[in-house]
Amino acid sequence: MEVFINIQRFSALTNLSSHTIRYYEKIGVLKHIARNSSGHRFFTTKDIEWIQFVKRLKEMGMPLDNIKLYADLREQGESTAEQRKRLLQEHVVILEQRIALEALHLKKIKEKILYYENIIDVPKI
Amino acid sequence: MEVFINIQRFSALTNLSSHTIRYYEKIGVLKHIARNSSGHRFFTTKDIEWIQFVKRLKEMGMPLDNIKLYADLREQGESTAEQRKRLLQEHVVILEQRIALEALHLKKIKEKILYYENIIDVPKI
DNA sequence: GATTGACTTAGAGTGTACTCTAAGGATTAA
DNA sequence: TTAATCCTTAGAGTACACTCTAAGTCAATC
Repeated sequence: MEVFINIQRFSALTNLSSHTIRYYEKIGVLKHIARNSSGHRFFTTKDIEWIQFVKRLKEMGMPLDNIKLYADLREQGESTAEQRKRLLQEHVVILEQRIALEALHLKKIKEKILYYENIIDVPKI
Repeated sequence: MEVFINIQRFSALTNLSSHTIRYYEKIGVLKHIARNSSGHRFFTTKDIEWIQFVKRLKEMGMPLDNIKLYADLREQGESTAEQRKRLLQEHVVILEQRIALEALHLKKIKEKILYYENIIDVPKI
């Protein structure tokens, strides 16, 4: 007995609204989604794996344009592996810089909170 | 001799466009900006300190609505210090969670890059 | 005194990423 | 079998944070 993943179940499994799922297909982030005889989408475990990866890229702050580019490359097969790797490497650098900046901001804002607790003198910014 | 900071200089000093500066004043993130006799804005070092702090909050991912709320509280004086402190504390929690999530994503994506380098087996997501 | 250029305002337009609506067809429960 | 609830599409609307435009004022230079 085959497990049939319709858009509703896919939505529940991925925590994305069905609107968003259709939108991702429209812009090419989701590709080759199968349809049943009445034109309804059905999803596979491959689709779930892919969308989990898409969500990771999104949460890393990668814009949908770049995710779409990655999806396009993936569609073209093994020959684009090097390009995809480079896309990821570029984003790793961006994310490492962002984390470093956020850590600095965190430190400064914690100092400001100490000021509010009258423990240290007023920091300007 | 007084140093006169017009919108142009303020823009250069803060790395914000003059459009953005006017916008921040319009929505209440910048308050009580002084004007000269012909109605042109002039800024003080206090304004620079404040906008640097605003930029920090923004880079921490705080939405302008919240920054505006902080600005409103600040305008009301010392009695709101506790509330402002709480706003910052809440955002510290959010940022700590984000940094933790980003660190996890970074780890996973680096594993994926190792896969592209044929060093480890294929990770799904 | 004319031109250049920086300033003012209100308000329109843009990009990103959804989010929702309308109109209609298919499936399921009462 | 009829009503409710799914699904489909194209396309409109929303939220956020700018970003730009138009029309006009004002000061400084040629």
